[in-house]
Amino acid sequence: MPRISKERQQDRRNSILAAGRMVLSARGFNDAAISAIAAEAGVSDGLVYRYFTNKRDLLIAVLADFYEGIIDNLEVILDQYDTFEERIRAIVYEHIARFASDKEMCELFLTEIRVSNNYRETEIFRLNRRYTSIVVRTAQDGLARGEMNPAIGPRLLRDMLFGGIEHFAWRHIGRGVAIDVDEGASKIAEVLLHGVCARSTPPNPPKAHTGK
Amino acid sequence: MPRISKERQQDRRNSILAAGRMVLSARGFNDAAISAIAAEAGVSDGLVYRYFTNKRDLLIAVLADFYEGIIDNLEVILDQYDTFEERIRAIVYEHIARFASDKEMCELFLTEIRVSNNYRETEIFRLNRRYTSIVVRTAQDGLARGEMNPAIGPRLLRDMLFGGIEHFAWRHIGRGVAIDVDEGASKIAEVLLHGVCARSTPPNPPKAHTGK
Amino acid sequence: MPRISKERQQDRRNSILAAGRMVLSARGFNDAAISAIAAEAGVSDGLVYRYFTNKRDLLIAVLADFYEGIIDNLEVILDQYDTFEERIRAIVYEHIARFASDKEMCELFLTEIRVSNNYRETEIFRLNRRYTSIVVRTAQDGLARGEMNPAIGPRLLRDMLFGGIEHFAWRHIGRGVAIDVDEGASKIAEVLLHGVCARSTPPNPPKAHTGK
Amino acid sequence: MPRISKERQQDRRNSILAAGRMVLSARGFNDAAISAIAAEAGVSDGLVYRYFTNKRDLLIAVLADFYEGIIDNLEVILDQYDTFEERIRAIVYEHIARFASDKEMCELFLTEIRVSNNYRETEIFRLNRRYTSIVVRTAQDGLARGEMNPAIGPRLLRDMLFGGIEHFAWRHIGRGVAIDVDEGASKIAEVLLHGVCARSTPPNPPKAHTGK
DNA sequence: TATGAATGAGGATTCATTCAT
DNA sequence: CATGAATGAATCCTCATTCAT
Repeated sequence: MPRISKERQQDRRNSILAAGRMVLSARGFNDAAISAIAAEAGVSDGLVYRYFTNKRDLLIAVLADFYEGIIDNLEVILDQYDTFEERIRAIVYEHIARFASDKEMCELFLTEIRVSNNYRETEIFRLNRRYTSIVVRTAQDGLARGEMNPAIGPRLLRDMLFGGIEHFAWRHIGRGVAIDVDEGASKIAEVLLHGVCARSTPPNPPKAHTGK
Repeated sequence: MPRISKERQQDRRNSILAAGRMVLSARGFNDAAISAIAAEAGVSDGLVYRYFTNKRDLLIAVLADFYEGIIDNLEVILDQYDTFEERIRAIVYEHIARFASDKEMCELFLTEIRVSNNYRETEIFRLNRRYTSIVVRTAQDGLARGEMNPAIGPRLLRDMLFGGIEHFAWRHIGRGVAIDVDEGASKIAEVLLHGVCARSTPPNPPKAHTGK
Repeated sequence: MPRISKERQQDRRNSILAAGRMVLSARGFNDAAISAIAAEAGVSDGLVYRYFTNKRDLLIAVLADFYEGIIDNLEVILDQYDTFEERIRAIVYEHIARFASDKEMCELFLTEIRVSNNYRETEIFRLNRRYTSIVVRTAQDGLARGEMNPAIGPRLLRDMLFGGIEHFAWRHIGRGVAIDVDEGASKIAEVLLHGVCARSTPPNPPKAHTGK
Repeated sequence: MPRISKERQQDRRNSILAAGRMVLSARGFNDAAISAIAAEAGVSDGLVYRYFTNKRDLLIAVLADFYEGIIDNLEVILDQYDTFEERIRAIVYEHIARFASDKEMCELFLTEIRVSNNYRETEIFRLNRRYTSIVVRTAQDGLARGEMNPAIGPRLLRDMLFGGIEHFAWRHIGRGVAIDVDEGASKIAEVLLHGVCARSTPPNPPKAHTGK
């Protein structure tokens, strides 16, 4: 029979998680000291190790927490759209917005996790799969509806979408320039959907997806 | 009056550079010890610091060396093509091939340099600009020739091209799966040029760019 | 008024003691975690501290428990013999057998307790005295009966007996080689009783003491 | 071409070795901090690791240094004696003297090295073999000369000699009582050579070996 | 010029022990 | 009585960089 309630334990864990997110974001994995995280959370160094196996495990928990939030968010949003094009526009918009709002989490993922040797055995890998598979499913749906070119596989669309946004966003982030999410999303979606070549007859005026 | 000739100095520098590339590629920045690089080059630890300010400076020099090679190469190749589409196909092909052949250099750039705070003050930043500006110029040329959609800026094409390839290539690299450069390049170029939407009239059979 | 009966308390204490013996034997003092002992005993960490002052106190209790058993055993056995020589042979036999059967307890005593600064203030010191004093009394008896050389004090016999056996046994233990208790005891007793010099007239055929 | 002479390097190594011996003696292996040893030697922490692989390697070097000294010493002394009995007396005397003069080194060996799992792969194991093999050779010589009882193997003599002395000496050391080396050696040798049984005809008055 | 010996900062992790509940 | 969450001290080792020679 535990001396402290489950709620209290969750509080502790959440404190450490929040402190971890803050310090890891600010300093990066190597320069974030456990003692700094513990101090930020208002607990002892040792307690961090009651809730997390080691420093890397804490990093993974921090990112997993982040990922779970954005996956749920994206799924809810996608439910509001039907056509392939609308959905792609929505995903692009949301993903850029994510980079804009959570630069450091994205950076942590790109520089610490995705590079690591055992990334593919990681919970983050599975969460990333869930996240990116939203695009894959959207693509499969688009293929079924005849709205997507069957010569392009769903996975290539996924790579182009996430890779393109990553590059686009990184450039702004690196310069400390705010991203114009609306415009960026609109143009990137345009490229993904119709390419960069000049088009004789622009079919419809591109309907921008806006965040609300 | 220098005790050793300029040529000898260049030799020394090149030895260290080559050793640095080898060890940094194999071990990554953090795990590559200066002493290991010096040993590989057959010089003392101290001498490394006569030719390079510090470890990071050496990393930058190694990557600069790499970049210079691939920029020249890409420029030579591009001269062989005239149309916007052909050029884009060629760039995509070459860039994927680069990932396939120099995985570690790409990784070093992505994980160590591009992320760093002072990346934009770096020689690598300038070289990366030169490299990616090839795409920008190609795009500008395409616009002038009316072959590219003016609604898409050259820089967005650049981001989509490099970001998409990076994601595509990383996936293969991470899994240790060899990249099918021909097929990957063909499809990625297709997305960039014409998008993923179903097309009523496939304009021309896509002419694959092959490496030779 | 205690909430749990004396019997229950004894049970608890004995559980912890048994778990302590098991874990300390298997891991050694430093590598035996209190939490592991508590888990093995099926109690909480904190409860260990209700029955024992600290980890070292538990170690001492475990060894005391062990010592009490072997002292009783040795005294019972000695009662079956009358002559000095027979008794020495019996003690040697039993002590070697003890090393063979309880290697880890012996090791714990030799490496953790006997070395410690406050060994002589320890209960183990008193128990060890009781155990080794069996030899001293046997020697005094032998002197009284004229069967032992008066130039050799009882305590020196004690040192030679226990020290010699310890070295002999350790060698086997360290190599993981089973001890031939019968042969070892016979020879060690022979050296103690008659020395290693060549003897002109072997007095009697040495009567080996065997375990039953 | 080294910047500092071999002699200087030896000095450094010897400083660290001496400091290691001092601190390890005083504190024991676990409580001796590398930083304390480095400070005692007047060098930086890091330099310790240029001369010794790790803390345990330093411990082993300290003990090896000690062992080499006493082996040479014992061999020189033994050359002065011819008969089996004289030699055994000399070895006993010297070994007790060693315990008396270098209690901590003996303790370090007994409590840190001999107990360790990989003792038998250690340089100390080989040195200990060399040291104790002096007794074995002396015994073999005694057997050849007909001065030792062939029923007692050389190795048993060795165990009884070193084990008996260890116990005898430890008792005095533990109590902080100075050992009477002359008397202890004389009596221990007597037991080893002729046993503890009453002898009808003491052959010769035992000639005590005295230290000079 | 070249050497390589010397420096020294920096941090994750364990676990005996306590004490609020 | 019993729990088990919380504490926090304590340390080995690496390696980029310097500088006396």
